[in-house]
Amino acid sequence: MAKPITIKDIAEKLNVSIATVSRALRGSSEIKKETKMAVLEMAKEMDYHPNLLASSLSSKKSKIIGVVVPTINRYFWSNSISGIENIAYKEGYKVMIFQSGESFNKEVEIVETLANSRVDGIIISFSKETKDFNHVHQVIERGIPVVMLERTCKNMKASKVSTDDKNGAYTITKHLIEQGRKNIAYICGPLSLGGCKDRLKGYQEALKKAGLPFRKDYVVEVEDFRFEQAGQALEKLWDMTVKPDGILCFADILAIGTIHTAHNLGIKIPEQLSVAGFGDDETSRFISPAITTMAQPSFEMGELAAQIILEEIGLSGESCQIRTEIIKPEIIIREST
Amino acid sequence: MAKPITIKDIAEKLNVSIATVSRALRGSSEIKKETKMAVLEMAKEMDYHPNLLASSLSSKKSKIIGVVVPTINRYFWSNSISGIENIAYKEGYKVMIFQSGESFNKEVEIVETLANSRVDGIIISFSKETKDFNHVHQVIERGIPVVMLERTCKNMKASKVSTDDKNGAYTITKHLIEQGRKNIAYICGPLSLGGCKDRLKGYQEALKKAGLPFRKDYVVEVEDFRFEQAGQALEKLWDMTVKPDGILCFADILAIGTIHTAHNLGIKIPEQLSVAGFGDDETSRFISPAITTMAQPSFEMGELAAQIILEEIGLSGESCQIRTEIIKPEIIIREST
DNA sequence: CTGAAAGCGCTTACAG
DNA sequence: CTGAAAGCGCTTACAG
Repeated sequence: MAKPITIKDIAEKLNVSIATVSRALRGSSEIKKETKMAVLEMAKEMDYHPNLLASSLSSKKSKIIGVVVPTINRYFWSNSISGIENIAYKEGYKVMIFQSGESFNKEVEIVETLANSRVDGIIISFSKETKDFNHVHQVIERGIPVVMLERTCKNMKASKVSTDDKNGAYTITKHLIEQGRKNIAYICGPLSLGGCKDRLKGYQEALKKAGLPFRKDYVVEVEDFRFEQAGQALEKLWDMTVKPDGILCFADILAIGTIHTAHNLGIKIPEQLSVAGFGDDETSRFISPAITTMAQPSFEMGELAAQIILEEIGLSGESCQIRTEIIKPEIIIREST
Repeated sequence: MAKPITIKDIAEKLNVSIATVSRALRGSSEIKKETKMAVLEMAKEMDYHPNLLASSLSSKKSKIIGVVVPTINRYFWSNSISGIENIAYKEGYKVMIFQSGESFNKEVEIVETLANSRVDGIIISFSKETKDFNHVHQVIERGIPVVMLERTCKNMKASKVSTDDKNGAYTITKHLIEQGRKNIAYICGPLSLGGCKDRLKGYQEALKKAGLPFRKDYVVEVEDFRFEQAGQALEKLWDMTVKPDGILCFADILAIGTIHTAHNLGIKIPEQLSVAGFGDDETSRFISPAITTMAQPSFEMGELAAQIILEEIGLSGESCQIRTEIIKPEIIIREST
């Protein structure tokens, strides 16, 4: 492997200065057309490849947006990342994706790496373990724009894009009630997650408005968002003296798990039990019964987050207005309710 | 946002040289313990954060592995990425994830960016559009180790980790035959993808061995790996005079789509039609009927790819033996066959 | 064990 | 429009 070609090599061949080469390569306006052509041609001939590290180091711009999500393994996140990329690539930005694996320590490490790699901005969705937000606070202090996506926090000087959880949960709970359900349970993730708590509120509000009692033992928290866990939650609920006749799941993946276990227990859906999800999982449409869900526009949410961070990068710190975008999910009624 | 602290600032405060600070920070052996402690303490006090760009530029190591996959939105890939991360993080490497979106142009662009960002190695899974492999060839020439994962190509001086497609397809087709199926169809992606072609071979071989005829019109190619497309493929098959009684799907996602459409068409599974998948999708276990599949150990495949690239990075070009790892998938028999 | 100095490969005012 | 020069923030032989 030969030593890589640098602008110095090109400059020498062409008998011009490296400044000229640099300007030609970046399409600077202050350069003669012929010189530019000559440089470009020579660069191609010599198989030149710019060193982005050097370029970012001196220009103090990386044209990279860092994204950190709990996992890329779920539709909501992979799809919002596609939305982010869609906007970013159009503007000539690259997107670096990292997953925290729901680990606080890893999240801190990633954010630190991202900041130290001088990315131009960071879009973050917190891990479920994250209670302390000092790491992003610091990054913001260091002048790097941050946008919080979906899993946000309070009192941060950063824009956020998230779902209208309370309203969404209210709407879908109301739907279950309108289907004649009286004993509606709620299977969710850790209530320490803001989203889980907010949806709980909406759920409670809908019950209250309909004059239905709120039963604390109808709220089952699961540790992880996995099929199995929803199944266990259902088994627990099904052991109770008054079995639920409707279940609101925090995420589609939990609804799928619930339905699967319901099958095994011989529970008829939706006759005996209505099951509703929340999310934006394509899969929920293709299993049977197809799942009623509050669809979150994850792609568009990603796009919005990208737009905001691009704006903030453009302003480079000055007067940057913090935006809070609460996105309404949309109810999609299918066979499971 | 204040100007970031550099090693120069620390050096001045401590009245030592920047070389000393640098050595202390990186835990070099040739430094006095007290000096090191003093530097570390001061760094903390001044809230110092290293500039990774500068560090990589001068050390010519980035401690970053670039990964490019067609999409992160499918279980096989997101899970193999988790495997890659699992190994990489242990060795102090970060993983930068990029998706090509099955676009050749984007893939080329990403590979170029990765190389220009001087990542230490690249793990790549080709897009379905990729027929020309010059971009990775170039990267290898530039001295950057590349490992191909799952979607590989021939005649490349790079290690590869992929599935034993032919054998896997043979095994599962044989299983369908043993279930008494005589008219087995194959729904796959573009046959230009090596994997699709190799599984076709295994499928054909199993038919042949059982004395069953191969019908070309039983092979349906779909454009994208999406639920809908499998449904359309099934409809096409179901229009034929001799309807299939078994279907092998190239991917679990296609099997899910097939089963969904079968429901709509009133086809009983597995009585009328056996459906088998191929992949490693958790979901296939949780829909009903649960899907029989050839499970690929995606996580372990990612781990292996990471191990290989780490080795090659360690050898830094010299005498690097090219490895070809063909991983056997495992048949998991469930309700759909 | 520590420092002075060169270098990594670019960018960007400043002159001309 | 072009060049000389300083600088981005580190690392690393080379001396001592």
